[in-house]
Amino acid sequence: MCYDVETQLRRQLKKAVEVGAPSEEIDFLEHKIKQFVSDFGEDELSKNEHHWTMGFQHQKIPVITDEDPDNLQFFHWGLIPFWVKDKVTARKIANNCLNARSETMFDKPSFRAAAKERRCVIPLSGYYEHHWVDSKGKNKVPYFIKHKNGSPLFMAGLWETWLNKEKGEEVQTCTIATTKANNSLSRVHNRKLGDPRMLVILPFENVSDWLSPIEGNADIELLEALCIPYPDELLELYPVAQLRGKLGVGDMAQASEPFDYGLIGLP
DNA sequence: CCAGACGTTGTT
DNA sequence: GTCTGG
DNA sequence: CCAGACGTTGTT
DNA sequence: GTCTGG
Repeated sequence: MCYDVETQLRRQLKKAVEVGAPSEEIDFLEHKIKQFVSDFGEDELSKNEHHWTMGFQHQKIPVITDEDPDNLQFFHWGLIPFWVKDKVTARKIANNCLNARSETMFDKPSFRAAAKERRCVIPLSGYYEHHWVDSKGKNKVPYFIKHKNGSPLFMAGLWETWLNKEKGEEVQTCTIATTKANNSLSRVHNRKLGDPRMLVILPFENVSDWLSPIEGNADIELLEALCIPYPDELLELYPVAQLRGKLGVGDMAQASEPFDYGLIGLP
């Protein structure tokens, strides 16, 4: 259920500076944020900043595409393949394409064109996963997953442009790649046997590789080699207050602050 | 042929 | 009408 | 967000 | 757009 994210770019930039991230990493965000504000205004940036947004809302999240790697853009979360004909199908597919399995993204009709030609990175301050307190998942505790030192997380993503023919509008969408979960994320996902997943986090030094054009199968293998579980020791996970519903804190800074449920045995 | 799917996630 | 699962 | 469910029974 | 199941 990799369906909830924290996208605050200003916060990411602040943290990157605080922890003394490499200057290329700071510039990568700083320059793009500046450029975006200069092009579209501060209000447009704030409007797209989210402490919490859930995939099914299909709000816009920040992307840096292979096509325009110098600029920051905001695309709707939930990929709509170019061949979708109508709005109803688009919504249905977007709901199911919030994530793309990296192991199969070059084969699946919904993803293969984007995997080859339209990759992006999605900078996040962190994302959320729901831990099941009981065996039925009646009670869930959301966890926030962030870099241990607070640095931005660069997620591997794919993007598409879809033409809404009824409206005559182009809609730009994106999805976040997943891979096998590492140990700590498997523990947060405490369900029965199966195939626990996590989002693909790219070390900053691999971001440019992810955004580079590919020539053939050898290059596809290089991309696949980037889609591996992020090391446990570089991540920090902790429970946060309920995100959704009446009792949820929703799109507030509080969403990613630690919350004590007073429950023993939580991972 | 041709309608229907095309996907993910610990499948409540 | 209201809750829930995806 | 929004489509779909909304229930019971001694056992699908 | 392209593949698959009937």
